[in-house]
Amino acid sequence: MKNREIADLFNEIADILELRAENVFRVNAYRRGAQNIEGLSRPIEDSAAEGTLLDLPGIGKDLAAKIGEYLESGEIDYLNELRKEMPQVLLDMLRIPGIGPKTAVRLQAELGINSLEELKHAALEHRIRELPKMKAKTEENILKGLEFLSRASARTPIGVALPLAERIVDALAELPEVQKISIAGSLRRFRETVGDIDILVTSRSPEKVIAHFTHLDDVARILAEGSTKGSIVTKDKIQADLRVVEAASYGSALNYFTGSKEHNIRLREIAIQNGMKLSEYGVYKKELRVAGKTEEDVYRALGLPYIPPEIREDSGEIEAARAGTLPDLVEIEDIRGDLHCHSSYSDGAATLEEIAAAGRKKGYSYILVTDHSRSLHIANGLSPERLRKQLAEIDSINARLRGFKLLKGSEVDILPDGSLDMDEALLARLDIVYVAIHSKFKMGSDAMTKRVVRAMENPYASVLAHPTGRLIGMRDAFEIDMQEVIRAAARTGTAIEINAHPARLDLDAANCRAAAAAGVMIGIGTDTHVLSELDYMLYGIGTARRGWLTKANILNTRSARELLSILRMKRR
DNA sequence: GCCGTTTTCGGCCCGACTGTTTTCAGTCG
Repeated sequence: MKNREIADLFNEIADILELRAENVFRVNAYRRGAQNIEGLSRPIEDSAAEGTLLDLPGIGKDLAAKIGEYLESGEIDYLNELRKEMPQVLLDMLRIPGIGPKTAVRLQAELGINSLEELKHAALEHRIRELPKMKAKTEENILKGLEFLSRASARTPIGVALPLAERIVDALAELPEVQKISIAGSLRRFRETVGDIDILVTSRSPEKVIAHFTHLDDVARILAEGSTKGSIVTKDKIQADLRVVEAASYGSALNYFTGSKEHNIRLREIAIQNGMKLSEYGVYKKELRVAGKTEEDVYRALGLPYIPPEIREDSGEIEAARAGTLPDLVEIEDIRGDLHCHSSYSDGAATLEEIAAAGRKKGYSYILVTDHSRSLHIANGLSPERLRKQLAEIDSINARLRGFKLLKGSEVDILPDGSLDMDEALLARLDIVYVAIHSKFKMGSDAMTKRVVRAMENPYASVLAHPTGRLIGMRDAFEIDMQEVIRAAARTGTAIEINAHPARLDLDAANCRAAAAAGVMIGIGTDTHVLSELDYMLYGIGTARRGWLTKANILNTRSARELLSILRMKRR
């Protein structure tokens, strides 16, 4: 799938055009095209093959031709020409926060800067302040920006950002001046990684709230401190922005600061088409504010139903809202049990008794125990004897429980040839069989796809766990053709997991959408190894919602009885 | 470069903060 590559190239074209001070709308056309291609749930190659590139939003004749050219030859001539006359250092400088195209071009032209190293020296030697409209502060900011660039890990995983954001929200919520407070930005949309943390507050004393924010314990550096906005970098190098608005603007501000940018632009266009104006302060007819207090009011004023944050990506939600076909997204309250949990029999920390107690406490009616199979020695995988012992223990625990049960499962390794690491007689004794790749990640897409498809063809394989093996920010997905895997899942009646661990979120949202469209059932499991991780369900739900999934798409919104009857159909 | 509930041409989202300036350009989100 070449979506990402092509999006990167279009963004590079946009950068170069911007450095050349070309028409900003032309620049934005490339950026919008890039954004839309990156957000596609299927390979752009497929659209090209069908001849439907022009149906994609933001893709016209020119961009479609460039996509075709890249798929054909692996290059875009136009970009090659642009690169020839654009010094690399200009593109490098754009990555420095605070430096945009105008400043980059001036630094290069007027000081002859040819690398970021030279830029650093120019700032240290105070040569930048010699230029008109640049002073000591400019040099300081460039040095700080360079330092940030060298240390910042590009994006923060949601599993790190959300707890940090909640800590900041809790600290601010204690202030008497704070009325309403909410997380906004890509974090509220549950993106798997975020660039920064956005927090929105209503207050009559914005300065006090902002001053408190910029002096929290977590703050390493203050980037901005105005009368409505504050911006800081935390000690773990994550940027956090706070905005303070009045209560009458809370809904429109929350909507605006939640984004996505592309979704917001669409909303503003709709406002204009209806003779109104939308900003973070409200929906206006002439000077009169007609909506703004709640997000629901804002959408209503634009003639739209409420659109949940997780799908605000301009990937069809506006059209669905207009047509009245928005999905009724699954909610955490719909979840009746957890489908992926390790006990102390393999590499988990909790005993079966403790897992059952924790599941009851969460209000679940079941938890599927999925310890590793024998060949995964590193995780203390269960021998057939130990698994039989575990099944007996589950029976005895269940016999004592009312309204809750442990389901019998296993996370069975898919061996390199696609066979399962467990004998049929034992597989048959399990309620639900998870199958997963834990070895030989680098066999290449064709071999890996065949391996996984063969595993799914086993009548006992109920659910494919973490299908791409990725660890966000740590390990890339192994090469596998997910389109083919989804087709095979649909054909064989195998479900696919959303692994809710925030480092995995695998399936990702785009593949969730593709899987649901193919009629594949999805199971959400936390992959719990320590009982507190049962709370990761939240991240799985966020991912499911980003993937437009409803209660009906999800296995564990069902009772244990329904769940088993759905999955058992495959064994007949 | 894209696009059409006013449009196949003429538009294209909106505002805050910073730093350098005495009214604004650049950057960011």
